Amino acid sequence: MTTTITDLSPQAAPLPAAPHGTPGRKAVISRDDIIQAALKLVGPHRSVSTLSLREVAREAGIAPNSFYRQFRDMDELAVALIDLAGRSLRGIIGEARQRATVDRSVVRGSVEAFMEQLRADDKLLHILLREGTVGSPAFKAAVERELSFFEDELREDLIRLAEANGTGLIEPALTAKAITRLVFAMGATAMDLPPEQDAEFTRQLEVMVRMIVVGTQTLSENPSA
Amino acid sequence: MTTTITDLSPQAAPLPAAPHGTPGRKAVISRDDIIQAALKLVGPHRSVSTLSLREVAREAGIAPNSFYRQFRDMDELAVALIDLAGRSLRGIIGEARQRATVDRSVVRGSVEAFMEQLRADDKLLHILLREGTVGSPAFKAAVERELSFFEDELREDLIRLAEANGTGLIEPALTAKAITRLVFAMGATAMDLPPEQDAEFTRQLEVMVRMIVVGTQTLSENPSA
DNA sequence: TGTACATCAGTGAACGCGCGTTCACTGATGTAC
DNA sequence: TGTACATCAGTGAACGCGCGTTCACTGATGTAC
Repeated sequence: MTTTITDLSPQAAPLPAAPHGTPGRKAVISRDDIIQAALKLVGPHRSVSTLSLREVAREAGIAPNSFYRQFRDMDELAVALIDLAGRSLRGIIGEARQRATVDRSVVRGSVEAFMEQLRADDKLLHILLREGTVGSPAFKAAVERELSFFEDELREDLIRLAEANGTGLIEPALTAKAITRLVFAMGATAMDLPPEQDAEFTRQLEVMVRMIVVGTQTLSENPSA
Repeated sequence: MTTTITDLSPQAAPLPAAPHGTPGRKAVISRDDIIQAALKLVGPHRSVSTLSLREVAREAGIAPNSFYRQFRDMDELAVALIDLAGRSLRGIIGEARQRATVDRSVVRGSVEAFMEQLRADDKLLHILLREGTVGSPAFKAAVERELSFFEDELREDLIRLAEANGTGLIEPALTAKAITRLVFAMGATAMDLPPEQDAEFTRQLEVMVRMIVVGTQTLSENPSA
């Protein structure tokens, strides 16, 4: 029925599909049109919180006030972007995790998947990495929510891993949180890194995560300094 | 000679000290006047990168264009703020470290000093914690520079600690970096925390840091998974 | 100590700009007959 | 199938605002005599 392009901005209209070129009037505006326009503007050197409503509207090819038909304000758009980013990245890391279970190490697999995505210049990932500390309360809360999803999944993994290997594990939730926060903080700085340092950076990040994992194992056997 | 109030905004002028109240003209404007004004505006919910030149000038009680006599632009002011923040916090942590050497644990001492400062609502600390991921290149570079100072000092401490205790230590620089980044990332989220969760948060942060320290020790003895 | 004068720190007014938001509109979409 | 009509998604114009930056000024500071 509809021509089914659902993800990209120049969207086919339901029935008459921009009929005989009435200029100055967009046939149908979807939330996704606006989200895609915002994503085009965001990048390693441009954060969501600096986007203006008019700028996004311009990029989407719509009148500034048409924005209001889809979102209450820029804050609502920002939250939508963060939710989207979180869902996307969780999917990617989830796959990496499953690959890792049959393959080598969960740590290595996940860190590599994370870095691959970072290298791929994924706009959604950029958003999650950088926007956590600025912006409105709603904004920060949305990022916190996504991070805690990661932590939950990672915690389950750590528990499973510990049981499988017969190793100990103190405070799995805390361990998961430490790893998540460290990886995201490091990832944020990695965005500005020249590409030739990527390999070394990945190695460093892996060692860091391993320190935490090994630390929690050791502490579970011998809770001293 | 001069009346020596050097840190606060309503500054005594060198000789005639705002003579007979000429209104509308400030006797002398110093860089510090402007820095102090900016600090008044910054807080847990207001980041440096959202300050406007006119806003800072208003707070400092000067004409907007007088700003230019002291700073080229807001970017230069932001970098000055970050340098100041870094110097201040390093001083505080440095003291905590020395206390800790004679006292108990370096980890505990430093984490506690950090959290004390955070609780004290130190504007300078807020800046360092949150501004690292947004703002201009010069801005980010300034934060990176301050963080790397911390890492250097911490690395020296870790080496000294390992020698004193006879414990191992792989990649001290990496260990220091992991701790620094984790603590700062966690600290950024702690600013928005209700005060009654401070104690629990401090405990968690301490455990996290200890995981890393213990992890690097264990890995130095047995570099496996 | 007084006086004339150069310097330049601080100023008020004005500029053009992009912003968020509002308003009444218009014309395409879909429905009732 | 064709026509009349209600709905409402998208619009262009306009608003008032705060912004960064410029300009020519003025009057206090400090110096030379």
